[in-house]
Amino acid sequence: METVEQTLKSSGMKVTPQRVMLLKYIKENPGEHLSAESIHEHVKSITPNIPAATVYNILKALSDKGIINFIELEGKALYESRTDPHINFMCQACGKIDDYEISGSMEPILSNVKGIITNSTVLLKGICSSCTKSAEQ
Amino acid sequence: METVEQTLKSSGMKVTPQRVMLLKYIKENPGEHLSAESIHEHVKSITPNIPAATVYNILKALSDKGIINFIELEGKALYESRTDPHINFMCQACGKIDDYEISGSMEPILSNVKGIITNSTVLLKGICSSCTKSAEQ
DNA sequence: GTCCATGCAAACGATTTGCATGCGT
DNA sequence: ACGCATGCAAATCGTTTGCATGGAC
Repeated sequence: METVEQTLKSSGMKVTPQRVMLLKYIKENPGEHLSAESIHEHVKSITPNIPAATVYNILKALSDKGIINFIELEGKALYESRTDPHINFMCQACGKIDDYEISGSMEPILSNVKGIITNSTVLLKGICSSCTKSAEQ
Repeated sequence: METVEQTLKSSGMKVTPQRVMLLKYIKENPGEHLSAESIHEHVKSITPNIPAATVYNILKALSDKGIINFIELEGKALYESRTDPHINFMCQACGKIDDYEISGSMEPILSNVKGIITNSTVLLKGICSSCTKSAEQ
């Protein structure tokens, strides 16, 4: 498995402690959809004087390079380690975001699209299975 | 074709001039992805003292009822008249958002998803066909 | 040594809040 | 008449900017 330092280097990014720390944190939390703010909060516990601007810069750079994935939800920027096409399901009852595999592939449904696709996001909203069960009682 | 007044009434919403005006404007611009702010700007030209809060309230209510569709892009709330599943393609070169039909249906790719889905959004980013052509020269 | 990344503070802008008034039912 | 919707102003909050300093290469 590639180290985060190698990942940064092979994407043409300079290797700085802040970038390493951030990318490690995101990679160590697969399945999580971390807000820029919560990431900032976390890294401040390690490097107290890291400014928001640096965190936002790094997150943007990492997602621009395709190293992490970026989605917007409820007015916030969320980042996740998973960069392959998948389904994000947000429960409107509990607020949790679950990932699901795309059954088969995205390609068939995209056959009408003209142009070059660099990123695909499938975002579902609804009531997750555990909230559905609680409501049934 | 149902009038916007009928649409509001049958969704259990009170019929007010502001709601009618807003919904009409969105319905009259199919294929457009209107920001809350641009909608506010537009209606101010008709009702100069309509506050942002009212516009935001109404847009939220309309999308909660499923009368219009809501997506988030680049930190802004966008609204469109189309509420059936379709593809939103944002060109990273010119910023335009194009709609495409989903080839076949969403359902097959969603077969892994547990829970009740109330809204599906497919959001693509890339370079649209006209920007691809301009770059080829 | 060069240039990009970081640290810092202040600004920004889209959206939201609280409350008084008005209007649809 | 009742209760939700509107008008208004101010506040909020996630994010961005400008610029000086520091560190990776």
